[in-house]
Amino acid sequence: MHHADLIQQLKARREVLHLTQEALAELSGVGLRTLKQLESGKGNPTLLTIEKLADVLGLELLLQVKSLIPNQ
Amino acid sequence: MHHADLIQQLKARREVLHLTQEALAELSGVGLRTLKQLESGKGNPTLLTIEKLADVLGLELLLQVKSLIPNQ
DNA sequence: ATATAATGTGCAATATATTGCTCTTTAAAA
DNA sequence: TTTTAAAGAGCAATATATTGCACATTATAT
Repeated sequence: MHHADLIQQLKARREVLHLTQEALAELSGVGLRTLKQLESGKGNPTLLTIEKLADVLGLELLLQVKSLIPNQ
Repeated sequence: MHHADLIQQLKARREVLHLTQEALAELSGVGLRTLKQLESGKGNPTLLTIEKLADVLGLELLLQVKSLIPNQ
């Protein structure tokens, strides 16, 4: 998964949960400025930042062996 | 998955593939100093750094909905 | 159309991730 | 045991992630 996609997935999840950026920032402890930047496609977040967000969103990071069979 | 575990998983994978830190650093484009730090449990890598490493190791990052049923 | 809420951005300060260099420590091989 | 390879760590420079503040833009609601 490309890292831009991963961030888009976080954004999509936030929206499904009807959370505003402000609410997610508060809940996760990530600065609102940081979240705005990320979701607007800028920056290269640290693992910690991603985890703080994912945690509140009920998501977790996994490392998976890349499939040899590309997704269609 | 806790982020320390994620890094340990990368390390384990590197070892399975019989790659030295030096070789992985070269192949991935991540600085050797950075890799050493990470594997020795220090630091908070960026998503880009993780992806560079995972890519060479044949791994990919995923976000998964956290299961309600804890693993036994 | 207007008011309000939500999101995006320029600027600047601070914290810290990344990096190379050098040296030390540890593990493996001869 | 001695040699060599691999991994870990101190130092310092540079790049950049994070953050708050103020303001702009966009979307939503009245």
